[in-house]
Amino acid sequence: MPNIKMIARKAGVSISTVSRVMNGSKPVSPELQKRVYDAVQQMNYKPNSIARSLILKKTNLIGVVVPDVSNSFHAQVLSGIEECAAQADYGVIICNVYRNLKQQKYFNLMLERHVDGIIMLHENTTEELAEFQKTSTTPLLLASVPLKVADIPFVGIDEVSAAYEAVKHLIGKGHRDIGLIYGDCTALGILRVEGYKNALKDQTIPVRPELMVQCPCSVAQGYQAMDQILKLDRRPTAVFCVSDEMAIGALDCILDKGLKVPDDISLIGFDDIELGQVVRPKLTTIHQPIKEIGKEAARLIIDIIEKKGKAAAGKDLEDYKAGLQTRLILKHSLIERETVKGRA
Amino acid sequence: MPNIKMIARKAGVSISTVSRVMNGSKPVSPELQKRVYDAVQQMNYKPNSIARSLILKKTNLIGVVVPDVSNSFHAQVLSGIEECAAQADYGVIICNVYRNLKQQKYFNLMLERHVDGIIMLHENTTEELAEFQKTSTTPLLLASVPLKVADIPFVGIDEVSAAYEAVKHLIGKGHRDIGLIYGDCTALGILRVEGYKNALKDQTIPVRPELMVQCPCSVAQGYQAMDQILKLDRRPTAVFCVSDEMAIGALDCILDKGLKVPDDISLIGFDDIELGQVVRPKLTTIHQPIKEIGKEAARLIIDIIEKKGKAAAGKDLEDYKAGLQTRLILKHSLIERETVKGRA
DNA sequence: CATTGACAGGAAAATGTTTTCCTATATAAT
DNA sequence: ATTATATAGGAAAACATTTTCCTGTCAATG
Repeated sequence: MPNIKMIARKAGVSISTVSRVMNGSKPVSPELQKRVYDAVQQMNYKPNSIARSLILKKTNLIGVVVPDVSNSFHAQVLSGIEECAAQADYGVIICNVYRNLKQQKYFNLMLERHVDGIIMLHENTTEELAEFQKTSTTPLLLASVPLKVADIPFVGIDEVSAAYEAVKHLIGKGHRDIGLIYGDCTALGILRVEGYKNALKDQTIPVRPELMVQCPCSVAQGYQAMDQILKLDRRPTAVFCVSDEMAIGALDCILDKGLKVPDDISLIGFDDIELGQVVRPKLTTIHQPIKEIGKEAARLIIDIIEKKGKAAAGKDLEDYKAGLQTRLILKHSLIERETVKGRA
Repeated sequence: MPNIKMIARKAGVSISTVSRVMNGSKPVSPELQKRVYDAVQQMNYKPNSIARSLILKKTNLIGVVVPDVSNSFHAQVLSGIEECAAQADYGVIICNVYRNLKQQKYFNLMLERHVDGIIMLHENTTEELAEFQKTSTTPLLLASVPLKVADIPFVGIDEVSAAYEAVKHLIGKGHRDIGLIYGDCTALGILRVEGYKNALKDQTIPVRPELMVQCPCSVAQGYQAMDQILKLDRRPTAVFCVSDEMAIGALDCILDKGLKVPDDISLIGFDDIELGQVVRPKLTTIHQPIKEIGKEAARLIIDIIEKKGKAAAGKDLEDYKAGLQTRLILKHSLIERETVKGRA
């Protein structure tokens, strides 16, 4: 591997000149430029990124903290992040969160690797996030983790409205007894539940707690939750599941009991993951632009990183701070497939 | 951020001593050790990994080149890699291959980031791989890409035998007219096809080319391929799809035509991705230990990296070279679910 | 008692860059 | 013609480490 010294010697110039030609950081005469370029070409020289990182204090790396890469949703966000990052010449380094991994741990892991920014796909407490934001200078962004923490930018959808829309769709189809299978994090346990309740209230339909079942977000748990709902005396005619995975489990359960979807029970999911199109009947759901969320998250954090880089001047600093307050809300949409049916 | 100099000053020792205490690279008196540890504790000092990388020529980073992170199979392998790597204090940096990305490109990308090793989940030509292996000193490993290239270690399953077993299962159930939907890479286009042919030949069943349809590996394309097969005059009673995704598409197609699985046509897939358990009827398939492949791949390449690190001595060099010839074949298994039925 | 060896610990080189600081030359202005 | 200024380009410092090389102390051995 050639280094800058060897190029300098070969081109008959100083190290500084080679650096200047490579970065265009100061004008160099055409004559010397050519000599440098030739040497670079001949020896196939690439500046050592580690040495650059050391002195520039910039790794061109963004860290992604994700609860589980093998989860379809997260994998898609990740793919969006990677695509956008790669275009901007940033690398993506991942950190899977395991249940046992202490909160502070992965932050440190990322910081020790000196990533230029962190994208969070994993839910933390607001205190912890605020604490991090205060003590660290590394930009942080929440993607599809709808926590409102001051000065932490966010990219995702309007969870409450989207859930509202899902339930409104069921109501519009004539359903009045609408069950809910919900989860335990902010989006799945609070916001989408809020949307559900709002929709019912707007139509003066009473909220019946026995129709609301909480469970962890997985196919298997969705099955269990639906099993519980089906044991009810006054069984709902439709169920809103706050994630497609839960919905697919619920669907499985209903079919196993010999009931029909949507004839006996209508079902609506949330997220629009691939599985939903494959399952029979095909799942009606709320579409989130999953990959897009990843792309926008990457775009935004890179923007923030680069603004921060030159944020000494007044104007730039303002730009930078504005970035921190960004809440990028992407559009969701209802996708009607085969699991919802009108009711007389 | 404190640096080693500040620790040295605070502890009243030299920089060298701090380094020695941190790394245990040379004995230091208990007295000084304590002073250093105290200073480290108080200032919460973490050695700068970039500076270490620069001098040690080791980044503790492994690069993963993957065709598509959002693909369930790859995401699962990745999760295995990450888990094992994290335990060994390695970071994982991903490089998604886009159709337009030239072959040499992502190798360079990884090399420029000075990863300590590369795990390939993406198929290359053997020439390109051999070329890379010759010119580069960075360890390379193929995970679930069953190419036999000299001195490039491999982790995966025995593709031919596994496919053989799938088809033998169909034959065992009485099927004689067995279709094949196959792909275009080595595993999906050559080895699993070989297994299919071998199984037929062993039972002296003629191989009928019109029953073999090639298509890219996706649900949608599997649908198309099956559509083609269903138009045949003498339609097969069973079809082997070399991937679950294709099988799920094929299943969709059959059901859309008003036919029943497995009553009219039996179906067997390959890989055992999550979708297969969710689809109805549930997919009979060949199980690959997907996450395990990732874990073992990471374990092996880290092993090779560390052996290479001290491969000056004779014994160690031999160990290192032995690592390069490793072919780790993990066990597959047949999973009987609901898409294969016996035939009188 | 003198010499050797072991050993703790410090100074400085080395890793490969970028950038500041300085010098010499050429151009413009007086 | 002389001074001021701009500018190209080189030397060296800086980034945060590890490690080599060296020094001084102490114990052991002849």
